Amino acid sequence: MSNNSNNPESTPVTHFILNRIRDDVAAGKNGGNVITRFPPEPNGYLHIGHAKSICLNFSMAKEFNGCTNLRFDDTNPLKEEALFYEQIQNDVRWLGFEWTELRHASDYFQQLYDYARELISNGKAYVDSLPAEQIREYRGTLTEAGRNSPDRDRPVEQSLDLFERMKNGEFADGELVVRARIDMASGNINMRDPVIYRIRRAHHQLTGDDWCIYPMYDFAHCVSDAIEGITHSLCTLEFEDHRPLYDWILDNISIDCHPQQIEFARGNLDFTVMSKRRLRQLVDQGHVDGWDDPRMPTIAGIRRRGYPPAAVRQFWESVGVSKSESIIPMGVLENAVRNELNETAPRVMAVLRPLKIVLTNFPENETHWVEAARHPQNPDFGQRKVPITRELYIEQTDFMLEAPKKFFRLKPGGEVRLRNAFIIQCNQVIQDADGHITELHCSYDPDTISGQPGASRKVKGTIHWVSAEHAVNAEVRLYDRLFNATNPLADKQRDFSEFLNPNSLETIADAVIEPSMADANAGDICQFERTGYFVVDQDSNDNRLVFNQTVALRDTWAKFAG
RNA sequence: UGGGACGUAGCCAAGUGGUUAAGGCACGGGGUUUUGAUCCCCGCAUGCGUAGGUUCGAAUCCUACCGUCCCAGCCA
Repeated sequence: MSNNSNNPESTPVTHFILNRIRDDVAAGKNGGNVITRFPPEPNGYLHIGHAKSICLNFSMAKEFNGCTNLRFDDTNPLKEEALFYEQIQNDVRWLGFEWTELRHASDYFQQLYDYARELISNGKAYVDSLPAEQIREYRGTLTEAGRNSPDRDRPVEQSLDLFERMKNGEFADGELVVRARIDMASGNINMRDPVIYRIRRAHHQLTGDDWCIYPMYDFAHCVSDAIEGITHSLCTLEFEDHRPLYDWILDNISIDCHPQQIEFARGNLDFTVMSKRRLRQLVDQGHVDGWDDPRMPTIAGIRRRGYPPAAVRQFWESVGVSKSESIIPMGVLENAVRNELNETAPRVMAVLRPLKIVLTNFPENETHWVEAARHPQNPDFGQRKVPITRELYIEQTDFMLEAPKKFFRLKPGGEVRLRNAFIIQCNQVIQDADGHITELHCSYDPDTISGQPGASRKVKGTIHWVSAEHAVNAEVRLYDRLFNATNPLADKQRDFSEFLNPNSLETIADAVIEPSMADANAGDICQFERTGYFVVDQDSNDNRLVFNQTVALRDTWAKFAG
């Protein structure tokens, strides 16, 4: 739960960005409006880290009745692909947000070009013919000032002419660039005459071959923000050094809007990696089954894993927003998922690793149907009927030949309650020649069935079960963390892929589930009682049900049992 | 003496000079329970990176130091 959603007395969630925006609104800045944007580059799948930014941007605007644009930062056609435009929109919508306007930096190519001309006209930018390597050398180092390019004082008219000819395709890729004329001695390297336009003969996904020059991020981003009237431009910490440049550009062109850039820390999770580059590597090297592999921290992956969008929102809300770098335990996310699913997932009985039991005093060829609540705390979920017969399956882990004292499940001579049904006692253990337990002979107490006088009789344990005759076969995929190291990137000597967890996926081919789930559809989520939350995977078809484990139930017994 | 940031409990995080330093997760203890789940109670920093200083009073202000992160793409 979020800090204040249940308890109105507790302190409301707040953070420096909320405070800042609240102050701005109170002061009447920007006419009291709040307009934010989420600006992904269409060069990969969104991951849960992006979700933080999405939640932040949309929630800040919502808080003040403002609006949020989705803007594709598509200024580098070499790295971008058409399919990502669609995928990213799906992911944002899935998270539960709808943008006010869909924009693209490429919508503004003409305006961007015009503003660059303005900069040049005012002596604030120039066309440089230094090759890339030379520009790097002239830039200096972290501790030494850079040197002015020989072209820095090129006459304005000449730069203007060259820029136009760049646009017209008269020069080869890389032959010329446009640079802002700022300060080659600045301690901030971003201010050492940054390149703002380069020549690139690349087919753009949206503008096709209209342009052979493309603006750089530092130029395109702030101008795009200003064009859209963004009031608060929220971005991550690594752009802090770029803020002086962001402000410089807007101060030096004739645009009447100057958004405020505010930086916040990314949110990292332990036991995973969170960068498009590295996630792409996992996909390309076949370590996972694709961008939407349920082990991936991508939005597509966690969706397929069964994480509800509300849980992701709640997670980021509970984590908060600050400027200190952090690594959040995966358990916090999982807790948010359990929290949400506990409220929304109907309960069902499924046995992952079946052990057959025979109720010796139960009539043969007879089926009793027991009423079972779909949710123990919420009657609105209704009831379902579950068949019970003489032969059942229970979980192998729910029986022990030699059980420790605190083992509340089945053991020889012991009693246990069958969930939603009656109490049984284990009378005989059948083993094969190798000593493997093949089945259990038990007797049931008819007096303890719901509605009977002995129904309230207490036994220590309750276990789940599935009627052998009615069992629906299912494949179940269990997941563990993708990496063995809390931070797979910590060891700079080794590639992060060396820390992959070889056991991150375990497939159980022959689990059994109660018949009420026989017609489940991909995306359906339920709780396998006493086990965890599971979602029907898209690999399911009419002949085969496949479940992905979303997250296991909290298991305090496992801590004792090891 | 490159520049920019950040250090509050095991992990996040509020707090911006004034009683006993919010809250969540984790952890420990108890209660309810036909899920060892959920739910409910209780506990959990004489302490805010360190050392000085200002002040009647400091996590909050000042100074110095220590530690961590980011920046030298014609990437975003």
